[in-house]
Amino acid sequence: MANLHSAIELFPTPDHDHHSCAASILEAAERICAERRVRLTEKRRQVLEIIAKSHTAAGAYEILEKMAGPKGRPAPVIVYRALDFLMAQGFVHRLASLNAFIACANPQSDHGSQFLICRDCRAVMEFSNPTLGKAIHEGAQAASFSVDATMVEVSGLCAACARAQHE
Amino acid sequence: MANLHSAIELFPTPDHDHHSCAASILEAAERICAERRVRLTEKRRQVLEIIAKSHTAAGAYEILEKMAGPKGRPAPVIVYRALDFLMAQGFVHRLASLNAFIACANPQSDHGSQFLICRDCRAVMEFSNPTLGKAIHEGAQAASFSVDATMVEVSGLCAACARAQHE
DNA sequence: GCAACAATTGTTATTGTATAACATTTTATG
DNA sequence: CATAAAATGTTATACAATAACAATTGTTGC
Repeated sequence: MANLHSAIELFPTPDHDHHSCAASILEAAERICAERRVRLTEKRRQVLEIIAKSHTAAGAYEILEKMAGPKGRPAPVIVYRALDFLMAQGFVHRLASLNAFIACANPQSDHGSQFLICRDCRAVMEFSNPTLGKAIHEGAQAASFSVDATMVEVSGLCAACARAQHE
Repeated sequence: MANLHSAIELFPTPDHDHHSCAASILEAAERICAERRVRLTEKRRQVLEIIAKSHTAAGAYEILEKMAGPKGRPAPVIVYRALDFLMAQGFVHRLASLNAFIACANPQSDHGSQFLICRDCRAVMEFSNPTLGKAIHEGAQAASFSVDATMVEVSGLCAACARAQHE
């Protein structure tokens, strides 16, 4: 998760080392699950790994395809149950505007979900702007509305794709 | 659309006169369509009316049910095409987190979509907080991200439902 | 009016997203 | 090791959205 000032450096570029971030995500998940005494079972681990390794948001059926073994792919409910667990633990976020899922870059801290989503390359940057969070909570409070969850999804063009379009 | 300071008054209460807001929404839509020289055809009008009369966000198939005549309900594509038109004209917003649709309270002004959604009664309040919009744009700019559309959907409990739960 | 074209609607089929209900297996606990 | 809880397997279905093409309706210029 990036704060806004370093955002420009942190938007995932096509060539960054995604394998190592996937590894650290899995490691962190294992540690946190041990702490919380919940089980990161094989299926759950498998789903998290697929999502973490993906450069872009992954749809549930895309994940299913990648889970396919010699006997074909598992039933959809398998992946949805794993996703439910992973989301409950904060390891994965759901992007409502894409019906897709991405690994959380910072699963420790409980935070609102705020995303920049490139419509071209589908890269996703999670960010956390305190001003934004505060504005939402103030707005809710003014309406006597008690907030459970906030969804902020901004779609547009990432810098790399914008450059590519101008060529 | 409410600004934040008057939000508390404007969150739709269970007993407000929704019929009259539906009427004024339809009237406005007719006027705007005439101005723009686009056609508010029977199907489109019908879909808008159903959405406008609904106290809560309406799913596409819920709308279909309400469109059903003696010959059964129309094909899904009918309602989706009407929704495409109504969204293009700014009369209806889509709530990504619910896969549902609500009438826009202020179709004139072009604005980002910001919603408070009660998880209990499914009432929806559209609001517009300039601070929030600004924070999003600043964040995007810091990431050299050019924004097409922003979605802010806050789910929680509205004041009425919160009161009801404490009883 | 009417030919030509554009916009809208109708029809059928299909793809994608997600959950329900219930059976079976695996894991934790006394 | 018996039992309960958690997780997975299986089958079926509901809900969401679009594709492809045909038929109809509306608009425009002649």
